[in-house]
Amino acid sequence: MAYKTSERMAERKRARRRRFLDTAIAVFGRLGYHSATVPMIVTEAGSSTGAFYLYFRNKEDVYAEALREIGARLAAALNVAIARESGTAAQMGAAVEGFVRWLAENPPEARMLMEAATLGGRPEEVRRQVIESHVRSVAAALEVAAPRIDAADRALAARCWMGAAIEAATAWLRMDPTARPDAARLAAIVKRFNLRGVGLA
Amino acid sequence: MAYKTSERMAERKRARRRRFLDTAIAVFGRLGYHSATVPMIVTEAGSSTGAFYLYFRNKEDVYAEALREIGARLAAALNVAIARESGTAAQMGAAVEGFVRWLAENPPEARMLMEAATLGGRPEEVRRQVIESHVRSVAAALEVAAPRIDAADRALAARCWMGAAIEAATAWLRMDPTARPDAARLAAIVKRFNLRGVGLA
Amino acid sequence: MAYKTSERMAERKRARRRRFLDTAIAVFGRLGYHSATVPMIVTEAGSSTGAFYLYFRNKEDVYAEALREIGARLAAALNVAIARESGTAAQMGAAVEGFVRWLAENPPEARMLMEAATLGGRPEEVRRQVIESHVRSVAAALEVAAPRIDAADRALAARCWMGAAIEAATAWLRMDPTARPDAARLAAIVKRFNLRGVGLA
Amino acid sequence: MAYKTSERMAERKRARRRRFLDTAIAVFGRLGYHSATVPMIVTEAGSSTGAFYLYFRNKEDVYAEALREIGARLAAALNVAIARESGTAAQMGAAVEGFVRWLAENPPEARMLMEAATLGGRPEEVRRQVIESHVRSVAAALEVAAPRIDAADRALAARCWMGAAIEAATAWLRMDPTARPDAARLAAIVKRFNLRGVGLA
DNA sequence: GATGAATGAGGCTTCATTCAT
DNA sequence: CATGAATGAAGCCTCATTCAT
Repeated sequence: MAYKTSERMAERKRARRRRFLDTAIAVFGRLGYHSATVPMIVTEAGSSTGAFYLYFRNKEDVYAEALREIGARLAAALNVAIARESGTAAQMGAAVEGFVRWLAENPPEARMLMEAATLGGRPEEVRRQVIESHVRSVAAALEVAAPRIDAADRALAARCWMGAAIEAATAWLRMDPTARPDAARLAAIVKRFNLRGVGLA
Repeated sequence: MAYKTSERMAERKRARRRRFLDTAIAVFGRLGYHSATVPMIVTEAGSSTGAFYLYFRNKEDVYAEALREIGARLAAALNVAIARESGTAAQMGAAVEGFVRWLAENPPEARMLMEAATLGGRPEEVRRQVIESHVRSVAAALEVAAPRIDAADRALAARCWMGAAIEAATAWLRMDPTARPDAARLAAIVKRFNLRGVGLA
Repeated sequence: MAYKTSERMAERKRARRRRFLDTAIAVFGRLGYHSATVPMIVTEAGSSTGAFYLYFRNKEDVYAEALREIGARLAAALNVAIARESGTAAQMGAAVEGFVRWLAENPPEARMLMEAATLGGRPEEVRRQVIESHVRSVAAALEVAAPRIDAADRALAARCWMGAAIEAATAWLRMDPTARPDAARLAAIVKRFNLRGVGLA
Repeated sequence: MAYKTSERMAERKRARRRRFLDTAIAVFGRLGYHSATVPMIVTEAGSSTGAFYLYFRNKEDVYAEALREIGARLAAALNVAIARESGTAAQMGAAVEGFVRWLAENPPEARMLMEAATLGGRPEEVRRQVIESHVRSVAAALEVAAPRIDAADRALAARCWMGAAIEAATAWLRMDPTARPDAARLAAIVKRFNLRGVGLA
């Protein structure tokens, strides 16, 4: 019985934490790190300040955790997209497209990914990890596709790849929804730019 | 005599304002918009709170004005770089290189250019103007180099171009200065990526 | 148990708010709206800045709320005084006397009632409501006592009635306490002036 | 020549001072003491901060001087009105009417007269003087009209008289201009109230 | 005499975090 | 475990007044 009880409690804890994280993404993604307040997240999550500090050390901490969660979701989405293709070039293409489409469909997440670049502290740290994990994928793929390039150069080329995708997606999100190209077109443009950029198209 | 006096005063006012702007770039570029405080800028500029508000409406306003100044300096630097070359492709190459080197040599400016993307209000507005002015140059060049591409597509491709440069430069600035490639190498990598990206190399 | 707890809390909140209001009346009544500061009220109430803004939107808001409280206390005092008499004229007399004595015995309240007339915003609005509620009582009584007078005229006559009382009480409060007539005498003078003013004595 | 020059200068000084005073009445009367700023008055007067402090010790000082000026203008207006009548009662009636009409026609002045009651310092002092000078006229008239009343009582009755007029006029000024009685009616109501109040009608 | 740029003290307000209930 | 009232440090900004030109 005690076992079942604590199992249920653990379950609840996870659910509650996840609820906080979802709300945090929504609020931070809507207002940005500094304009968002802990009370806002707490209220929108239907919980209490006390409970919040039971799950997170502080505001910076939720932000970082939310970012980590974003990284996980993004990775999952990309893995699905990549798995559908075979061959390095095709997979790289699927990766860009998947990345851009995911950003286009998840504006709050996209905003946090952009904002965290200059937030300092753990958020910036986590952003670097998330970005770098993708940069590594790209760099690894580049190693196969263009083995002559120096490793350091590959890392920077991979950065270009990420930067192109994030900036284009962000700009697209800021455009008038009735007047912009659709998400598929956006993805196609970025895909071509990036594949050509690394010499694959 | 009154003429000379007011001429001198106008001169001083311009100098003072410029001093505020320089200091603001340094402080915002070092600490970011939110961690930087007006008193910090005032002290570092060797002036007073009152004087500050004589030249700027508020904190957001200096940030926006500093950003505009950054845009002007960047444009000046790029014009010089471009003027040395002839032919669209060569000029576009010079533009990327110039852009990246300028960012690499001006870390505070680079940081502000990145940060302002998610600041909202006038800062974000000014950033958009600055970026878009360069986007337009690139898009215009693309019109010559690759006339078949659709105008809307060109604008997004130009965004990729900017994003690649800013993200790569930012990442490079965060790297250990003793272990990273030099600025020239960085510029070369981004140049190749971008020119290839638009089908020019 | 949860019931008892929240009941106690609600009780405390009410007490705390009331404490702020009492202190605010004391401080505003002593120094006036502009010289009084929020820290002063907070300190004198034995609380903290944060708590203050938990109960009131801002400085103007406490002032307005304090004024509303004053209106309620004044109304209560007058109702008691009026209830002791019967007949319109006797009740009107009791109302003036009660009003003037209450002002004489509550200098901070009297000052706020005078000051709020030119404060603008919500304070002025609340003052108008408070004054007008008494003006209405007087006007209603006048309707019985002097039915021939036009309604609009009655409202202005009631204003004269209030103005006479407030100015006389304020002037009396400013006089040297050892050399002025006592409060009862003051009340009698104003009572005679006002009753005669409306043709009842 | 020197004589003429300094005479002209003295003339100019007087004109300039008067201009400051007029503007001060306009600005203070529109915004109130605390919302009005010295720069506002200076700008609206078409002069400079430095000049301002050449004519007045500080902000409080202009306010007090402006109030003194208001007192003088009011006295002049009342003297004209009174001089047209003969007999104590008729003159007292003319005085109330003249007072109320003057307030109705000079809203900024009316507001300052009300506001200064709780401003403290020299402004409050000057207001007392202005009011008391009229109170004395009324009290003196009362001495003739109702000699049995005690002097102290007369002073307070005179205060009622002033208070009734100021509050009624202020309330009238706050009313919707298209829906309120005209100024003559207002004056008639207050006149009757006050004359009856002191037993003269 | 006149100008207006410069000063800086001090007020209001927000919000991350703690802790008694 | 959960709650949410309370804390108080710290930042932005205004404006009366001075003084170099």
